[in-house]
Amino acid sequence: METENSIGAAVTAFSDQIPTNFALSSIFDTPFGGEKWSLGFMDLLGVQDFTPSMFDLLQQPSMPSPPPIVSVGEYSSDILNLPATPNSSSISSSSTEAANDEQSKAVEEEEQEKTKNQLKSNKKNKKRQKEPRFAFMTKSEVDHLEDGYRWRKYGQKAVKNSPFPRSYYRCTTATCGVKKRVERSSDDPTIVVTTYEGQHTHPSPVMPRGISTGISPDSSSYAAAFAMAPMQLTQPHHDFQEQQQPYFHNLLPPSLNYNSSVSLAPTFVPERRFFTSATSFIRDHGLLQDIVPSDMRSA
DNA sequence: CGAATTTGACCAGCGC
DNA sequence: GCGCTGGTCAAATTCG
Repeated sequence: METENSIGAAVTAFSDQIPTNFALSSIFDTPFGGEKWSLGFMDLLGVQDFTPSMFDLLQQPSMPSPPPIVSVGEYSSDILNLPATPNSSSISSSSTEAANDEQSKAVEEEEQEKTKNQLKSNKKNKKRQKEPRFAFMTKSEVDHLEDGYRWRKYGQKAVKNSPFPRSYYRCTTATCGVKKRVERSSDDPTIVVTTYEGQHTHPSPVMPRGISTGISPDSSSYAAAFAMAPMQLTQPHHDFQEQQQPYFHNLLPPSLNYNSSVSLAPTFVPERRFFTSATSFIRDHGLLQDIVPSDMRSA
């Protein structure tokens, strides 16, 4: 079945053929509800050159998700929830209350006579709204990658057709409703799929310099860079709808390179593009040096 | 002892 | 309406 475990299939498809080390964030126009989602790959063992053959690979019809990008808008990783059963292409709604939930929760806490009935009614009255999501895959042995923000785990669930559970995290900052889900690909256990949901309403408590405090330039550090992508993606002043760009011209989400005229060269250094154009505060503080080992920067 | 995690229960949404 | 699944809650437990 085509839709079963598409993430895993995608991982397999990529990991089997992708050269050596890579960093990639791509926009797909998914066949599942027509939603856009962003898919990022990182090989944490070291980022090296990135060849055009990679792009040819992406365009192959065998890809689980048709690569042609139509437009860039809301990012969703709902694809991650695709059911395994055939004929059931829909997925559970993204239970994203985020900020609203946070506020209602505060109100609830003031009402110390919170009962189950109250909870029920509150939940029923909640309007489920889809938050922008950003999903990426990371090749890492560590499930929960350090990304510069502090997270509190609030749940873990077994995932259907996967031996690996899915963990749910919420940003520990009181006013911030950002959530993320972390799970391993069932097809490739070395791949960690992280889905960010919502946008931080605060600067990173660890970044920009903190990432270098005791954190070695390993998967954790790289995750930090990717983790910031969704925050920028959701900045309201970016009108993604007007930024329809050719798919492979847009390896990074538009907000990450929207003002850069990057064209595909025979080879380029993806991590350089990513870190320099994606996160201005990183660039401004020279965090690249903290994140990317010198040997990799010169790759 | 406070913070973070674990884990079973509960709820919502969806397909049949 | 029922069952399944994903997502969340919150008490219990563990950790620092």
